[in-house]
Amino acid sequence: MSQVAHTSSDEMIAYGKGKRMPLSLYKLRHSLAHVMAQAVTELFPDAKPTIGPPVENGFYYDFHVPKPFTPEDLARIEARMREIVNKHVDFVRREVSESEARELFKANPFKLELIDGLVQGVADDMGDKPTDAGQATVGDARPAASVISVYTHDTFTDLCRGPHVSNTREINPDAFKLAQSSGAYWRGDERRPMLQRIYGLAFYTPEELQQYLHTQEEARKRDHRKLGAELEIFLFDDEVGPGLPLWQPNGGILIEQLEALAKKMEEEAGYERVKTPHVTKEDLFLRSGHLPYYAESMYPPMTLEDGQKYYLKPMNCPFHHKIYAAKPRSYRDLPLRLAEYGTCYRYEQSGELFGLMRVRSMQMNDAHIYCTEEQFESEFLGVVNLYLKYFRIFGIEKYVMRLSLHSDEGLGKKYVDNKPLWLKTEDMVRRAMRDGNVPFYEAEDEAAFYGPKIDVQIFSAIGREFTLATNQVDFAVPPRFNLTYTDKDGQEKTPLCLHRAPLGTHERFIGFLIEHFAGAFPLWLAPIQAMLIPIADRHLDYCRNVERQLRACGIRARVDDGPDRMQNKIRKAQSMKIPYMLIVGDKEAQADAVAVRLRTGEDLKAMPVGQFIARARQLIESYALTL
RNA sequence: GCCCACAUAGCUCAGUAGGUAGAGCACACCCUUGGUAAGGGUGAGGUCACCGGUUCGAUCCCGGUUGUGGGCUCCA
Repeated sequence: MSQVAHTSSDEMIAYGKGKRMPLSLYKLRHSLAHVMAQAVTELFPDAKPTIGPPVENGFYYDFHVPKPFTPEDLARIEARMREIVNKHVDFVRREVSESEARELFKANPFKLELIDGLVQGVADDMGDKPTDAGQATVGDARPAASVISVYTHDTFTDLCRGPHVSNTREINPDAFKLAQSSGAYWRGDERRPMLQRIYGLAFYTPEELQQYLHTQEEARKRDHRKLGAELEIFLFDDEVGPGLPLWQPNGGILIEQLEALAKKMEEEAGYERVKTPHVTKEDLFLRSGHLPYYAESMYPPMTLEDGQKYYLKPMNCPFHHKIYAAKPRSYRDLPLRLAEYGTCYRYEQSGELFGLMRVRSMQMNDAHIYCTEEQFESEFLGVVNLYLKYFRIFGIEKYVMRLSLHSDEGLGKKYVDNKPLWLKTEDMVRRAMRDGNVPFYEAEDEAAFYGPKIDVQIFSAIGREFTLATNQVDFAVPPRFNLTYTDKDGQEKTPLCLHRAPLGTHERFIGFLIEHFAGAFPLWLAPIQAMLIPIADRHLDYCRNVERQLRACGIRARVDDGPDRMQNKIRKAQSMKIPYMLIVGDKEAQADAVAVRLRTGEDLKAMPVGQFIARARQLIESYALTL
């Protein structure tokens, strides 16, 4: 079949979960995956290819091999791939019968399983390939009588839906690179065999590849794990345990500032603050339903002498429900909004821990709103608007709101088994978001066990996706706690509950903020806001005097009284990303002034101390992003 | 939890065909008192992650443990 080169009229093709890339790039990457499979099977005759789709920035292929690949193996494979590409071989598509396909791949049980899938008309799951018609596969259910096709290039034939480049001359041999190998479960199922996945990077041109590598390097510089250590914000200690961060004084300031902000915003929005314990009896989580649905994410229980089991809390909701239930509630009490920066513990799998972004102890910007069904929409939108207010303060522009829905397969397993209520509440959320004109997309099988939610998705510096904040509907748990209110008509009714955490957890939110600001926090958040730098030691007393004045006005100031020269003190303050460096010499000391240097390098020259204080306070109080 | 890699001074990293280690920065002290991103000198600091094994001898080779990183699975 004659094929297209990289045309400008490139259509976009879907891959992965709702992602898209140009068709020509897709073909390029997909073809490289086949070339890699050829190279691997030549060099490692025992290797059985399984699936190998294009992905963001490149491609991968999973192999069943007796021994994992070493970095040296990757180098050999990459070299062999380059030879194959340079042979300028054609990619040829052929349709085959089921029996011929089975004969071709009889030595490869993985391919045979894929053929089974094709024959049964189940999604073949070869990794998000286009259908024969060339459109995107979004989900499941392909027609039963699927065509089975194979692609051959050079000496290698693979079961594949295509499409591919027509000839490897369309691939620039210097625009790809094997990145890493790792383990991956067959079909993503941890009960099935572990395969070895090789990731490759692939672009149209070597320049794009270099650009990508350069961007990655830059991203690593703002990685919160690196900056968090350099800026002395948090640390992990082997004797404390994995996923249990220790906040240094600078981190403590960030936390206190965020809590102060939350408190202010929540007071304005009609929340009341509560406090609840970190441990609780098993009974509470049995009632809430966490134990069946959530047990594997909880730390194992502590058993007391009387046999009573206590758990560390993974969530705050059941405690808040108890506070709701403490007395009879009237419709006049609703909506009732209970807020708490609660500390929760989740036993995340060890391999999942990731700096501050995924930890085992976390402080959550939690609140539960109990309301009637009529109040639901305005309460839900109120929360969404609170998010947006926060995001404006932080200058967060790159985020996506995701409506996370249940999946039918998960009902009774991951999700409370009540489909009509799922559909109803999902629709309530959808309507609220549309009425509020808030853009969002929908994702199946991402809900909480008790209801649908709106998640705010962000990306870490190195590109990993996380839920930063969440706003969840809970239709399942209030009845379990027998939560009720007396309505106007005197009837007892069950309230709806909204769980919300606009600032997520301190851990993830601060991890995100570190990367978002590359460590250069806005003034109101900066752990040290102003560093006083004397030009000579004789200015130290004056510095200390100014420091006292600034602190008295609520400005976090310090004096650098170390042995360095002024230049080096500036350099150190700069590398700690301290917003203001206040340089003081004879002139300033005499004029009751400070010479203000910004961390941007801008020099504001000398100004009276009072003027500096006024400026800083105004910027702090307005949560300004400028200095 | 699974696969692989890595673990040397507070940090960034050298190093040894197996003979108990080194630099820069940071830190301490001395000289210098300097006007907007590194002044000079001296010094202290390491059970080479931990536990075993091989060896006359292990930081180095082997096994295990712990931790971290990249993925897989999973979530704020």
